[in-house]
Amino acid sequence: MLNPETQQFVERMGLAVERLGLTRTFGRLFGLLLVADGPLSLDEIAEQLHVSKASVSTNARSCEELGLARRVGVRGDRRDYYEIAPHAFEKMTAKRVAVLHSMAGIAAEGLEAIGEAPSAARGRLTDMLDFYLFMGEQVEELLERWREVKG
Amino acid sequence: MLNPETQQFVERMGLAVERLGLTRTFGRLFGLLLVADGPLSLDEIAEQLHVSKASVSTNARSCEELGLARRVGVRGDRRDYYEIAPHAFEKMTAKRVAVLHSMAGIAAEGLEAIGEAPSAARGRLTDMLDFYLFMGEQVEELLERWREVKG
DNA sequence: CATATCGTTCAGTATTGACTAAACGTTCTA
DNA sequence: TAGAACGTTTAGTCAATACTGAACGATATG
Repeated sequence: MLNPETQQFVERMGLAVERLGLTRTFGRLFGLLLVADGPLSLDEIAEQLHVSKASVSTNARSCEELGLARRVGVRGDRRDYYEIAPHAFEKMTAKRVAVLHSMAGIAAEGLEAIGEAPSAARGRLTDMLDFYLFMGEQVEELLERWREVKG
Repeated sequence: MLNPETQQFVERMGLAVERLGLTRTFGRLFGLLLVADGPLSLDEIAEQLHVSKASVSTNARSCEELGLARRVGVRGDRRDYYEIAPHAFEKMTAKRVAVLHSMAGIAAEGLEAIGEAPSAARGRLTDMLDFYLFMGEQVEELLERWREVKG
């Protein structure tokens, strides 16, 4: 059983992750794993979050696929346990970097679409391309710097 | 009338922006303004996107409130015209930086919630705090560097 | 003053998508 | 071998919400 403050933390994670485009339950699950004493089974998670085991199963697996959590085994227990994966936060923001790259790609396609004649639209799209190329590169460098310090 | 490639660009923007948590129509509107020859009226936008003027009105205004577009006047015309605002992309990513800061705040609250005793949870939350503090600061610096170069 | 034109608002609709409960296949166990 | 314990899958439900059409207020126009 979690204390009220910790439950509030889980809830805040739910809202924050929801704002990133994922679901609230997904965020709560991630938050719960963050503050858990050890790996949690699906049933334990379902009980803590008051959601069905089916939902936990789905969310936990997609959490695993995103590299945010991982399945661990417990001796003499055939249940699945989940815990936060190493470098989970880096993985999380790596997904955002992918968005930056895709935006640059879209800008490039836009430039091809509008033709080569100088125009206001061309100016805006080149701005867009430059910006997202810059950001994509630089944020990746930030992640590398982080790994050097903490990895 | 837009050529098919440009329409596809608009559609891609719709999907990309949708993945950022906003709506597809919002993204299409933003994309349309990007490739437009000049400012567009609500009716022109509605016609191009095949959506109701009511929807355009709402989306255009929220686009304006986010600083991505702005209303402009045309002489001898009492309609509202919209165009991409200066530094729209920076504004767009500034919103994402705010998320980084809020994540750091949530981590800090989580650390208070779980108590001071050393634990795996404490280790994870301090990682989270450090990471998002680092990222928040650094990405803001990136934006400043961008402004210096391009602003 | 009557009419037309705009942008906005709001009730209603439709769609999307996450969650639930139940059934299922698989693997242990007594 | 029957039954229990798991995780997964799926049909169905439900809530959230973006969009539409119509009505409205405000402003211009003749």
